[in-house]
Amino acid sequence: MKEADVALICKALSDSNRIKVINALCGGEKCACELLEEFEITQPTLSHHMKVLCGCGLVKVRRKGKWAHYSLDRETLLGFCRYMNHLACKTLEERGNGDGVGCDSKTGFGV
Amino acid sequence: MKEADVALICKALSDSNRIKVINALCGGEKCACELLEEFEITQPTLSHHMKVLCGCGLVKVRRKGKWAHYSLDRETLLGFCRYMNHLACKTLEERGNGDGVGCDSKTGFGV
DNA sequence: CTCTTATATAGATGACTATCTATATGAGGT
DNA sequence: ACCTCATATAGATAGTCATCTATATAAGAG
Repeated sequence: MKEADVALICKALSDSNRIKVINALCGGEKCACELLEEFEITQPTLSHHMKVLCGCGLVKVRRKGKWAHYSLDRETLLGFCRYMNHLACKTLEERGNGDGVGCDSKTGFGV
Repeated sequence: MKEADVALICKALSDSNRIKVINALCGGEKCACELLEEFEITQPTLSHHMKVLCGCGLVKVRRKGKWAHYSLDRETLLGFCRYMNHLACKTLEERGNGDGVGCDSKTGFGV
């Protein structure tokens, strides 16, 4: 993943409504009308946000009839995590990190 | 780390110049004038970007005489990684993830 | 074909942002 | 005190963005 991709993803996540959408999609696919019920925004505004999230690759859309079913794109999300984890690890490695522990125990997640 | 903090960090990282700054600081502390040499922006613009990065907690500043020494705030960066890793893992857990492997082998980083 | 439902697009508006030039602050050096 | 260097702040400007209302598209139902 390149720097420009990361910037695009971060720009998409720079709106708290869109972060909420990502959280809402963690549990699995949801259609636009389901998402709309969870937010206090109008339908066109949600549509705009979903376009941004799809545009950076974080969200996929599956269209079936009238419905648009949105879900997280796991690969993009993991790629983004890898980039960020790499930054955090580089920071650890090139400094002292004198406590003798690796990255794992720092984040608390085995990702 | 709360949703609003994540949005603030993402907003800070939504500019590719600022992502470059974060990358430049991975190797350790740098003063503003060192950073300035690596970018094609004016000094006030860099000052603005550093203020944004400090404002979200990703970067710390240590002032000594005339100089401002900037470095990454490891805790904030790791906290952000944890949040993102958690999202990615939740996505894995609540879907099938039928290949029998954990998050570790997905990201390739032990963070 | 007509009506309803789900979603997208157009256009407007107010807020925010990246960048610049010009200037201020503040620390050392002579 | 004066000059220089490193950095910050002020103010302007052009561009971007989140949100809305109004309207369009497109798919099913009757």
